[in-house]
Amino acid sequence: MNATPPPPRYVAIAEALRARILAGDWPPGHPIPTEASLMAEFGCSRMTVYRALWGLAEAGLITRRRRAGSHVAAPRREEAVFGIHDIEAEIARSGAPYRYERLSRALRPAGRAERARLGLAGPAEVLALGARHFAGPRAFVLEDRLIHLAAVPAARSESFATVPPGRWLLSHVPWNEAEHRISAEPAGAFEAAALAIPRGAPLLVLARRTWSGEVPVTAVRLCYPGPDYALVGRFRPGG
Amino acid sequence: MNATPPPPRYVAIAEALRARILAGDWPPGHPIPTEASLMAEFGCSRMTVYRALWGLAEAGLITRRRRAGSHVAAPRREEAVFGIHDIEAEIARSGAPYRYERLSRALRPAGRAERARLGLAGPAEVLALGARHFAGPRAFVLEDRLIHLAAVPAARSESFATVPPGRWLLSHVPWNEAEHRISAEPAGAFEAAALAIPRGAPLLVLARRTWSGEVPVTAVRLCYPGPDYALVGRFRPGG
DNA sequence: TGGGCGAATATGTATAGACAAATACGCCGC
DNA sequence: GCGGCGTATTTGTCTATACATATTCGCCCA
Repeated sequence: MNATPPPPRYVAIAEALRARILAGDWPPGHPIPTEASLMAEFGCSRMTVYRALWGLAEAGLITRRRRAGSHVAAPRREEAVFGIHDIEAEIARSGAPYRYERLSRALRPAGRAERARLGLAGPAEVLALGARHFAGPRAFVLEDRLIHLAAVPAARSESFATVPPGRWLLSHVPWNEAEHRISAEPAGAFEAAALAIPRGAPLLVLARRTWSGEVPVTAVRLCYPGPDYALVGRFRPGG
Repeated sequence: MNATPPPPRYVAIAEALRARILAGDWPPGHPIPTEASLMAEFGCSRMTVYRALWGLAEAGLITRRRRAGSHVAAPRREEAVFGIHDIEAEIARSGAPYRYERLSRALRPAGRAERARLGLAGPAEVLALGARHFAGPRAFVLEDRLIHLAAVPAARSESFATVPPGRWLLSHVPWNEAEHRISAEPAGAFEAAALAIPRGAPLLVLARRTWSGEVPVTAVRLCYPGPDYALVGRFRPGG
């Protein structure tokens, strides 16, 4: 019945150009019309054209250089964006009932290996946690986490008996930098027992370290049993 | 000697606000001053303030709503951006000499499984390729690829005896949508032989499908041997 | 032929002003 | 107290203009 409201003009301009690029009419390196000629073509002011082109440049579809003009960008290297949600949400999406179980909790001075894992130079106190996450009856993830107590003092008094540390940290630590590392490893004795899989079976291991500013906050190692689980990401250049 | 030129004002404003947010002075949900008051604070026009806030909103640091104003955003779910380069560049970065070896090449009508892998409904012709990539003496990746010939007719006459198909496609197919799937699987007989690892050893499997517009272009399965390889990504919210 | 320098050109930043659109808030009537 | 409605507030879009800045192009001179 009611037509959707027309998009802003700068969006319309960007879409028109994007379509021509994605259709292959303009191959990589092909010049984009100058702002002046786009003003004439679309009958609008230069700021509006500028905003359209700025968006395309930010999306990586075009490059812009003073005096040289705008050109279709060479295909970027592919980048996959994987949403790594907190585990409860991840399982909830699959429909299975979620259950969390704390396996261990220890508060201690960080050993050499633990300092390395967190990227700490000097001595520090850490909270070491082990936990399992279940999707229905199946152990879905095995979690092995260190929390740097100097960075998150409030964690000291948390038992994490029922609250998953990932969720708790997300709502208590404001902003971080994160490093992710994904690898495949054979299950050791502990992982095999905890996940009810054979020793040596492949594990998808996601190791993540996060910082708040310059201060390491937490290092977590999530083990997903074998081929049951996959990280999936979709990527659209300039999408 | 020479000081760096001062950043544009809108960058300076954005940085000032970003600093306050990242320092935790303004927790999630905290209101950002209105554009009008930021105009006064920084002594500039509304468009300049708007541009600064727009950038922060795009980066996900703040949310903006008409009448309600701007607020510090709740921590987003974590997202990892993994650069997935073409394999040659990936190995070159590690310093080892790169070698490519084509194992097989077959041009045939797509079977049922191959159509499913590419996401094709009707009949189609595909080019099936098998290849190995070496870093020094070690087999680094096993590649198993399908190319949809209707989408990339030029591939029909390519032998891919010396040119890796990934690199060739990157420079011949303009823009695509890509789907990535990362999982851990045990090595089968073929993978074990090709990569010189034991059967059942963990493989990091990266499956990628790409489209050009609506048309499937290629489906590739890259098998990395076990714990030797890891995908690493860094992520900064609003960075 | 080659190198340097100036000018033309396209983008980058910023201003002031105007109107549009969404919506939170308070007023008013019940 | 409560529900509905008008309005003020805040952001979203757009115009017209001005000047800054980077870089290419071409001219001129050696």
